[in-house]
Amino acid sequence: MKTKDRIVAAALLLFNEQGESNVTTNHIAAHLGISPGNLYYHFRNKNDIIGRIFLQYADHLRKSFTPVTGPANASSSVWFHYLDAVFYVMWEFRFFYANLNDILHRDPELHRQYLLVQQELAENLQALLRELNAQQVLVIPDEEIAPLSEILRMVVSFWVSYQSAQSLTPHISQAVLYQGVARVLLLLKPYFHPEKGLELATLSAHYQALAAQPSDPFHK
Amino acid sequence: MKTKDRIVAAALLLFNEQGESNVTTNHIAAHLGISPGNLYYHFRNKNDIIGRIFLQYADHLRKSFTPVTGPANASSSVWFHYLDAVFYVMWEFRFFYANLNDILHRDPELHRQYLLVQQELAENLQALLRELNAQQVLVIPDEEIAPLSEILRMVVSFWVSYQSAQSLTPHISQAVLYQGVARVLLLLKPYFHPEKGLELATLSAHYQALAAQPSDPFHK
DNA sequence: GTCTATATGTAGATAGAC
DNA sequence: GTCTATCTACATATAGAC
Repeated sequence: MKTKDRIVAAALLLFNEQGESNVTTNHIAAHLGISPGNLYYHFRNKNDIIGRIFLQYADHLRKSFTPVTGPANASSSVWFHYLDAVFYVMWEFRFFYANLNDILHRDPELHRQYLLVQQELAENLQALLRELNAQQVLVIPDEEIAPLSEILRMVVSFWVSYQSAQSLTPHISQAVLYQGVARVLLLLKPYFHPEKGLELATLSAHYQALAAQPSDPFHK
Repeated sequence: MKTKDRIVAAALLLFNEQGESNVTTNHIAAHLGISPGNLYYHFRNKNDIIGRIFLQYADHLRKSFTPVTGPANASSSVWFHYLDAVFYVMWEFRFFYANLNDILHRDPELHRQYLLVQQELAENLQALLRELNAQQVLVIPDEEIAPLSEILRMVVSFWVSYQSAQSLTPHISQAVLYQGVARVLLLLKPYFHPEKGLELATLSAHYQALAAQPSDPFHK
């Protein structure tokens, strides 16, 4: 593995474990057993490293939330796919969500990219909701699609921050993120087609069980 | 006005206008035309100043969200009271919401107070929802009262942050905060008693109009 | 109570040798 | 590519005079 990639991987690890603002470029270098000067040979600055991580983040969002049309969406497995992807992105990039505004406002170029990705995501999410409406899985009034999709994105984007504010220790467990996933389902609950109550119950039970579980220290 | 109070007032003003992290103790002193040393005569440190502002915040929350029982809640004016209070707290202390985790995690004592206030607020909000249930204004399943109240608090607490992330300029307008109030109503919409549709429509129209309005530069 | 001057601490970043 | 040494910049906080 190239030094450059090792730096990105170490940065992501340390940022997630200790919080982005508590991890300096010196810490990253020390963790890898290289010098600060070497780190600055590979990256212009700390934002440059974060920018690399952001590309992974954007990539994941694009791959996981590209909407698929057709009856596939009527199946329950599609829900697991999307909700697991929500969990994954919250977990894998929790440092980013925990510090979103700091990170964005100190780097206008990154902020621009973020807004583009969010715009795409908003469109994909609305398309998905419309598709689920068409499949009679959900029943959402047309004019509520946009604001509802915005609230869903908002809850996912700030669930990590919210949970961090709720606890004296900054540590974020997988369980509290699954709680966030369960809340997303709760937000959609009033809009589920009456005949899909059983499916919703199954989904809810699944994520609520994960939310109740003590955090797995051997997560990948 | 005592110097100590002038410092608190200036700090709140500058924090809200420029963001807490962009305003140093030196800036506050300069704004008042006093020396940094003088500021530190009145306050032990910056957190100490923020702690004073927090007392105003907590006071407002306690006064505005103490639940009233009885048929008063069936009236539509009670909605305006609570929703206006939501707007006021978001606006008046927007610097705090914009930087919540930074501020809390750098001052454990403040964080403890925050959690106490939030706990109270959560209880008051749940009592209020139960009361509105009893008055047949809302129809919320018992087991959803707690999670719904949590989502409402979460959306209010992070609406400022969310809006800040959505814009390249950190400036927060009154209109976007009224949008947040409108979203709170949207979250409650599925739970409104079918016969209260007209009342909901009136409320929504009111806050959506304020949300659409260009920001008033002469706000009090 | 208020001032001037200065100390402390630290993160981010660079220069130049190897 | 990597190292050591160092610099800059700045916010927080303090000392001691008035």
